[in-house]
Amino acid sequence: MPSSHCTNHHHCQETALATAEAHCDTYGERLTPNRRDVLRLIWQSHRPIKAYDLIDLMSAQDAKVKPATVYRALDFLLAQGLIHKIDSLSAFTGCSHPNQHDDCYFLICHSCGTAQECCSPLLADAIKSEAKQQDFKLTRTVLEIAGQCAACHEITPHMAGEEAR
Amino acid sequence: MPSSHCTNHHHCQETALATAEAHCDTYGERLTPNRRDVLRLIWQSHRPIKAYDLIDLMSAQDAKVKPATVYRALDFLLAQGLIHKIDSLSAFTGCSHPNQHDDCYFLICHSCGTAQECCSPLLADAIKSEAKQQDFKLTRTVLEIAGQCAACHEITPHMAGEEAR
DNA sequence: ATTGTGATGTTATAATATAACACTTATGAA
DNA sequence: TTCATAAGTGTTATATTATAACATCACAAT
Repeated sequence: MPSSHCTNHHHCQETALATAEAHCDTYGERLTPNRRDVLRLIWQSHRPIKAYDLIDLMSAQDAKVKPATVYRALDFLLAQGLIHKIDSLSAFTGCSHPNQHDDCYFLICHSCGTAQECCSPLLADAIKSEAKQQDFKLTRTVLEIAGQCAACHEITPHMAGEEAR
Repeated sequence: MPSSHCTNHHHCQETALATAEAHCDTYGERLTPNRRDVLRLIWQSHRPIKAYDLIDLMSAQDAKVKPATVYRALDFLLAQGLIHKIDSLSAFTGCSHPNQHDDCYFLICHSCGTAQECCSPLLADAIKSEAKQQDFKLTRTVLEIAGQCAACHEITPHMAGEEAR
């Protein structure tokens, strides 16, 4: 696993939940049981997880959780900057640093399915500068880099085409 | 409209179709009537267009076009590098330079709905260099910058929050 | 206690995308 | 030319992702 600029997914689940609690306290938001459950499951997955996989995980044999329940929690967590949506995967992943939520990018490995959250002020500045040159007022940047992570190509250099799972 | 590094959507439809013909000839691919129709409609839209909007446009009152028909054409055009999919919009837009299809990014305006295709070797290099630092083997980069384009904020500087349409 | 807001439950449906299989057409080898 | 093959299309069905609408509930602030 490459060393990361940011804390990454191994950043333990409990820490993330504690951070989220603190964040919500600070901003007067409520981390309700539903929202907490969704956030915990997102952190329990070591790769981006899809909404309907969350629904399945939350559904016991008797009590089926409905899409709206999960999507509402996801909307809340996104609004609070506690998670990211990876558009190129239609999947969700925890945010390691809710207070500097922007300027992140993701390294998405086709082999192991992980999406490492990274920050680079240099890259963020380069992007802002490009936008400025075009006289474009930037409000959100999506940077998703797909390929193969260090761990995977070191282990299986000949299997560069392998897919996750 | 900001001046662009690349030819942009005003790059006329006929030119794009001619380029596509040439491209297919060169690579021994077939730009069938279906594929050509889809490509033409994509270029006729001056903003990224959704698959189901293409289906509607292609469906006369009698002959309804089915999703698979359009999605197959889209798959072909994507594979040939003749169009891009904008993941953050689930929409498709023409590619101005099929032979240097990668290293592009998009400036997506919330006000007018356009997505300007841009290239910046500098930015592309910065991204490659970031990936390299993490020992990540890059295969595809998605860079989608959302905000407000020059034309829109010059015309309606007070309406920065306005949505397209 | 009351009341208003935010959160949830529930049903339904919209929007996006693919699978599977039958049939047709183009192409190239015999 | 004809046949075999591969590529493309038509069609039906279904999977996947996401939202709308409305009723009810829970909480917190008066």
